[in-house]
Amino acid sequence: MKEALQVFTEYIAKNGLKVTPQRLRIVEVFLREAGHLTTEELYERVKVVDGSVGQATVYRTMKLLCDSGIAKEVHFGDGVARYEQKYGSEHHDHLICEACGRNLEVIDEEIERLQEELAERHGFTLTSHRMYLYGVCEDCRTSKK
Amino acid sequence: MKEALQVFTEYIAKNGLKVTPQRLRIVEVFLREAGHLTTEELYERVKVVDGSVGQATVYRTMKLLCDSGIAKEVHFGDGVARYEQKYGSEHHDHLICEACGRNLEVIDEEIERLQEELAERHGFTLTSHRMYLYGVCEDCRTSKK
DNA sequence: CTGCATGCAAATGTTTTGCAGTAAC
DNA sequence: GTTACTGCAAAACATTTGCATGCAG
Repeated sequence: MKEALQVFTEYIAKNGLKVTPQRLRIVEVFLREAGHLTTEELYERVKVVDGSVGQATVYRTMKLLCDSGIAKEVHFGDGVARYEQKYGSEHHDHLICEACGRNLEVIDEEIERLQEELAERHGFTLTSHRMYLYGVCEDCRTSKK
Repeated sequence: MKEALQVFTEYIAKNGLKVTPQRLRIVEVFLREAGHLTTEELYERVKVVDGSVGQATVYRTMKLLCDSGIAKEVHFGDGVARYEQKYGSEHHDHLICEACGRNLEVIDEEIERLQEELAERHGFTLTSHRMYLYGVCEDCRTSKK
């Protein structure tokens, strides 16, 4: 399988953009870290490696990563954008615990299929979707008792 | 069925809060207008009725409406909060056209059921969920050809 | 060399908050 | 009379942008 980094550099080349050390550092950090990082969190981690990188570049680069198809912007509802890896990791939805903030990536093929059908019934061609399930996880439920 | 306005005033009373003319005007506008209004749009419409109402009050009141259970905050991904009526209108998901911005409220009982199951499989008790389906509607698809 | 990319700071846009005055209960 | 509520302006955020400089191609 093609590597995410390669997808990114090819996208750069194809669009007459440039591969810079800043961009490489940001992509590296992004690909290394699992989960759903905010721009702020990415910025903090990149600064450890290279303190000279600016916030604006992180913002600009994350947009670029989304355009290139290796990142995806997600919103959990707290007003901050988060990014997750898209390339090489199959699509998934989110199951979020409202008590501890824990976030599970879940997938249900049956639901996926029904979403397509539902859209089709309304004359839509689906391009993507986001599904967030909010609830309370087992641990929080038992410890609250 | 109990009216949404009544649900709101009861919530106010139960929590030692106060019914003010500003709040009443904002609730009235919110309940009258269908769709998914931003705070800014609500503010504009309220100002027509009473120019003295401030933006901050609209923000504060919308939070209150959510707490009381008659409003729900939704995010379509453009960084602005929108509010839709919750009380008296059954739950629904969103089917959004990426070309014209049109927004259909949709519901599929089978998906709802599977979401519960999915959450349960992971030990979660579901409290709510948000599902956004993005695609292109029939009109946009044909006019683009 | 050319033009895209960078860091900085200023600007933007949305939402929140402090405060002194006002009004509901 | 309390206590919560209001409008205003300032503040707090996250994010974007203008600009002079730097550097990849």
